[in-house]
Amino acid sequence: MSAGRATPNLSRIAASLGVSPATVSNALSGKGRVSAEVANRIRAVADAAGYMPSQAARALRTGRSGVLGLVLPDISHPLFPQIAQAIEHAASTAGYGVLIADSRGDTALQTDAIYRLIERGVDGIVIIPRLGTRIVDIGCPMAVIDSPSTPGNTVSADHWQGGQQVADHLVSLGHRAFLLIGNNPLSNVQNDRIGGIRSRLPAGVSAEVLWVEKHDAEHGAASSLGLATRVASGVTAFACVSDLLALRALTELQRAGVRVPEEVSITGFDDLAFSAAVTPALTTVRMDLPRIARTAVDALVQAIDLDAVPATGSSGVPMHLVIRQTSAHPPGHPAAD
Amino acid sequence: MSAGRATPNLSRIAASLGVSPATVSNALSGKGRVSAEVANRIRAVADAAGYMPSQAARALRTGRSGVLGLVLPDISHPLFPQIAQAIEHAASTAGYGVLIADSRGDTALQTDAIYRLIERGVDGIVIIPRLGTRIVDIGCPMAVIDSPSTPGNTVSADHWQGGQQVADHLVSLGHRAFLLIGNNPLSNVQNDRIGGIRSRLPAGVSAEVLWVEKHDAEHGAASSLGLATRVASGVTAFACVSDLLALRALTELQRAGVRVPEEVSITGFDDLAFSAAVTPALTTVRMDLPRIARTAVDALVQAIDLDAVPATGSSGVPMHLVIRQTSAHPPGHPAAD
DNA sequence: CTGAAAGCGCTTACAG
DNA sequence: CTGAAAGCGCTTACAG
Repeated sequence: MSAGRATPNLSRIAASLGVSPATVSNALSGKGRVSAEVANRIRAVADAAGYMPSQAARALRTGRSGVLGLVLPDISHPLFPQIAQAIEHAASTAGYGVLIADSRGDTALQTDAIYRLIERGVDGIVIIPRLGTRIVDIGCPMAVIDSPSTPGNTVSADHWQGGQQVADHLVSLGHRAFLLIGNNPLSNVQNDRIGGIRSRLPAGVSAEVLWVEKHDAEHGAASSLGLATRVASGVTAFACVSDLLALRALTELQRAGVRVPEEVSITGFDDLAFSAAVTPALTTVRMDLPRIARTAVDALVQAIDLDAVPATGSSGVPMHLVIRQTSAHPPGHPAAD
Repeated sequence: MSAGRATPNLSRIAASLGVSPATVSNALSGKGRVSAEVANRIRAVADAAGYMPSQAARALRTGRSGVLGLVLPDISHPLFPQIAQAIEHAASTAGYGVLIADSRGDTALQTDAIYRLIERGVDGIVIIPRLGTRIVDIGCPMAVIDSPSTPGNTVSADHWQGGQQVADHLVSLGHRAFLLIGNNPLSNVQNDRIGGIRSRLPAGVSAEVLWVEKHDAEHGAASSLGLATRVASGVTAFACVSDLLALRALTELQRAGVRVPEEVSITGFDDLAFSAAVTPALTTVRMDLPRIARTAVDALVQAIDLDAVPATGSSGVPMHLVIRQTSAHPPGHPAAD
């Protein structure tokens, strides 16, 4: 590099204008201690010179880095893109950058990740714990996004209400025999979703919960969930706690010759990238991630400004049902329209 | 917060030991200008005191932030988790943090994202352009990950060779009628993959390319690719340039009553999260992302240390075929085992 | 409304 | 091997 004319600094542009660095600083930060005309002249020159304030100097002086950390137990989770995008957008709107830290799926490394972030000087951390991991309170503002059932939660989707929407939808379609599929009985999120579903099932409707093993991905294929048997014994609605599970159900059922949605309905959660692309397209429930991210970031920013701990509000952000083609009236049920 | 006993700084621990800040700095940075015993004592005290060097001060002094930026045209791409994880790991191994920037799928915002990163003082940027976007040369080291066919490329997977593996596999299985499916005729990556496949198709094998529209996701379902018709006209191998497309093909075909892999084979690329979970599990080709990330980050770090522009090597990192259950011998072909 | 001064916490030549 | 000094580029009381 070593280009001719490096980026100028505050003093340089102050000198070129014959004013003090303090005045330039004030003019540029718009704190209004400078006359309008001088401020304008300063801004013009700064722009023309391509002035970029040094974040390092500012951080050193103010004690604030302007950077937020984002920690997830597993960056490779398929929901990560949506989350990262929402957080990044909310953060950059609030004037913050986002530093990522991965704990590679290992909960033990979560604490390491948090420490690395703190060492880098982040002003606050958005954390999405996979399980009900106890978040150790480092002396750093944190906003945790999980389920309202998780203590210390700052904001979350209302998974319970999301579950209710699934149930209402499926019940109104005429389904009377449900299989609820999850893969982690310890997850508050999954339990909320399942609890929400059950809470809206009228008397006379059967619903069993199937907790499936997490297949270890890598090269091996996932094992069969034995769903065809369930169909044989009368289940017509498969409500899964995630789209990944729903996709697994869909393909397994299709492979077994069961027709979806003519014979059974399938629903998921999260509206992952593939959900609209499969045939039939997956009926699912999506979180309002932009709003959740905004809430989390706002809480964090406020805590940073006040130098306090973020409020622990269990506000549940409503979820939205996305009705697509995997859910329809069960066989023998008169179409409603 | 305002906890009692804030984190100590260099001077404080120097004072507590009766040595100079310079000595503490030297001892801690291990540059060896300090006697072993003094160095040990200093390290012990620093550890005990929980000393954390101020990144801001260090950055201001050295002119290096120790942070790398990661730019993708669309953070919500399903491959993002794998990429982010690989980059984050490579970067943190090299002692760098990773700041993300999203251009929300809009190529025009890519430049904005890069600028935001530079304003934040990143030392270098890893960029993955979606199309053959011309990357403007900011005065900042950049490593671009794309296809070897892209000018300015620093490192990439050998998509062509990946395509060849797909072709070899499918041909050895006995397939003679291919449909190659892509969704972006302008993408170097897709063209390389398809080119690689074609390059290994023996005479007498038919292969047509189908460029499908990118369905706009959101709520609408993807439209039919009309794949059943292709089966009727004799196609037995569907080679897709991505797993998303392969999944679309798989479900569409299953839905149409075509049996996979008994009647047709399907292959994808990238080994996305769902690929091992579907039934039958998807045969796919995966990139060696850890290695690609390491190469990109190393090139960047070297460029940063030398204050130079990263080498433009078009090294293609080999891809790996992951054979799963969507590919098998076509009907009428004798099983090889 | 504007300026002079101090200082955030490091690191790096430069002396000794 | 160790220390004194300067300085990275800002911002923020404090004077004027």
